[in-house]
Amino acid sequence: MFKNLDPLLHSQLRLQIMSLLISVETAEFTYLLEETGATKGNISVQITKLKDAGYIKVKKKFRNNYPLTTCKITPKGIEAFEKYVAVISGYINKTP
Amino acid sequence: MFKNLDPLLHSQLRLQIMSLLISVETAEFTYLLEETGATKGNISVQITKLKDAGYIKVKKKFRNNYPLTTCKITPKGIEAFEKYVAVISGYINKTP
DNA sequence: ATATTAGGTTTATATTTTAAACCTGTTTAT
DNA sequence: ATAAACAGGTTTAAAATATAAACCTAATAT
Repeated sequence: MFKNLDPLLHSQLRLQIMSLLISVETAEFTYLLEETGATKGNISVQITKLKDAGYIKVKKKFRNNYPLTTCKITPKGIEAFEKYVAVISGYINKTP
Repeated sequence: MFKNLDPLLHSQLRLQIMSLLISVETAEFTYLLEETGATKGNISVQITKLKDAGYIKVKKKFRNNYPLTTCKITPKGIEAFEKYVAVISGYINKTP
């Protein structure tokens, strides 16, 4: 029987964001924008969801007078991501 | 930049079904029911979608007076599944 | 002064997922 | 022989998601 895929991570854009954050450790909004190619609105929504889940920490400040949002994955987020990887591996490595 | 995940396969239940079909080669409706733990309605809908996409072939006959639906993955389905695996690997193997 | 750009957020729409209700026929119990 | 329960599904309707369009605030450029 298959284990459930964390619905928060089983989303193309949120998975992309988490994938970026897990290797980069801290990323600005515009970096996520460039790397994912998604729209600002979409990214904004997904960041909020990941933050609400405690998977990432979001910091808002100003740089050169402009707003600046930076994201950092949390231990909980790392754990969730690793678990997701383990679970989905059970779906896609069925040809041993 | 991330490649897009085939939306037809980026669905927990459809991915489960395809994962089963790729190793089993032919499966009955009730087998999918047991292995996935999903409801009949949900499975019925997803089978139809996979069939409409040409990812699986569906055969309906009778066995012991009862209707019997069997599914078989197509070459196109195998290709799509393998591509999905390759693409999502780019999401989850970012720690090389 | 006005237009454009930076950096986002909110709102609305479109799509999906999911399960409840339903359907057709069969077997079992009464 | 009739009713109740079961096999094997399909249709539907509600709920949840994803996505982009529109919007906002303030800063810079013309």
